[in-house]
Amino acid sequence: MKIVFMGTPDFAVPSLEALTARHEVVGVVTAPDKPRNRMQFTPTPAAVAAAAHGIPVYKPETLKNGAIEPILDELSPDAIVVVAYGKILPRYVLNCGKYGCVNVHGSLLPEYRGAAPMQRAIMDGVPEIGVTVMQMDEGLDTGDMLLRGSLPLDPDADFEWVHDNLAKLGADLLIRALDGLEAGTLIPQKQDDSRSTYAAKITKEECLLDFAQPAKKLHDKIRALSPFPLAYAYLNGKLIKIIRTKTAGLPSPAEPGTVIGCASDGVTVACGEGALLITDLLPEGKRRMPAADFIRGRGVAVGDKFTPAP
RNA sequence: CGCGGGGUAGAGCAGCUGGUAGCUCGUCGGGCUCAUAACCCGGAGGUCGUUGGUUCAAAUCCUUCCCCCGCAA
Repeated sequence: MKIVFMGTPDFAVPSLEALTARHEVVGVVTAPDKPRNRMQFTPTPAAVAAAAHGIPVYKPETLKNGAIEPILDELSPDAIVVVAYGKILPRYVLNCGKYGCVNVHGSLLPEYRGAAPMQRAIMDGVPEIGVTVMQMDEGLDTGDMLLRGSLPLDPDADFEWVHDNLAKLGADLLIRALDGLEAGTLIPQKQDDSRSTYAAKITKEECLLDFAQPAKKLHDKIRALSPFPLAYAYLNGKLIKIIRTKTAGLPSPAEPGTVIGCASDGVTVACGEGALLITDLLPEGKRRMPAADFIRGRGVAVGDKFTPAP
C-alpha cells in the first residue's frame, strides 16, 4: 500500500527499511535538521535512510500550521506509519488515509506510555520488554493495539541492546500489522487504561548517580542510560560518566560512593546497599575506556570518593 | 568567533620552571612454581598530532592547521 512514514531517530530506521521493501513509501516526514554536538546541522537518521531510497523528505517545524495537509493530500497515502516522530499529530493527520495512523511504540502498552519507554522499563528492572503496534488516536499512546511482541530482558542488558532489538522487532510487527489491516484479519484491542503507566522523558538531573541507593538500582539506571546519555557522578572534582557496571554481591563496609577496589576487572564502589563494579567509563574530556585503563592512568585509587557535585 | 579538557611506545597516563623521554599494563624471550590474570630477570616498541618560529639546544616557549572529547544548545 501507499505509505507516508513519520519518524526521526535510529529507532525508526528499521521500520522504514522494512516498509520500503514491502510497500510504496511515498514520503517521509521527519524532524528538521538539528545541530549535533559541536558539529554542523545534521539530517535525522530517518531522513538519511529516506534519501538513500530516493524517497521525498519533509522536515516541517510543526504540523500545527496546516502546511502538512496539502502535502498529505497530494501523496494520498493509504496509511501513515509513525515511529518515534517526536511531535503531536493533529487530528487531520490522524484521520488521513484508509487506515489512519499506525504507530510503533517501544513498550508493552498500556505500560510505559510516553517519551522514554525503553529507558524507564530498564530502570525499573523489568524482566520483559516489548513493542506494541497500535492505531493512533488523539491521546498519548492510548490508541487501540494491533499487535504486541515481547523479549526477555537480561539483567545486564543495556539501552543499546534493548533499543536495537525492539527496533527490529517493531519493524517486524509493523509489517505483519499492516498485512493484517489490509486483510481485515486484525482485531484492534482496547488498552486497559487502569494499568497504564507513564514513561517521562529522561532529564539531565536524574542521570546523576546517588550512591546511597542500592547497587542493583544504580546498575539498572546506568544500563538504562547507556550508551546514551550516560549516568554520571563526580570523582575528585571531575565528571565521570559510567558506561557499564556489574553488581558485586559484597556488602559495603565503607561510606557510599567510596572506591573500595581497583583491580584489572574494574573499580568497585560502595553503595547504600551492596557494591558496584564499574567496568567501563568515560572521564571528562576523554573517550570511553575500560575501567582498568583508567586505573592504570592513575585516575582512581582506593579511598577516593564519588560525589554528586564537583 | 558559545565555554572548557586533550592529542607522548599496542592501551591508559606522567614529564611541560627547555638539554634528544618515563610510569602502570600489554607484548616478546628467559627463570621460579604442582599451578597462576602471581612473582623475578631481560628485550622490542615513540618522527612526543601538524606547520613555521625563538634558541647552542624544545615533548617542554610563541605561531598555523588538523583531529578527539566534556558542557552548553
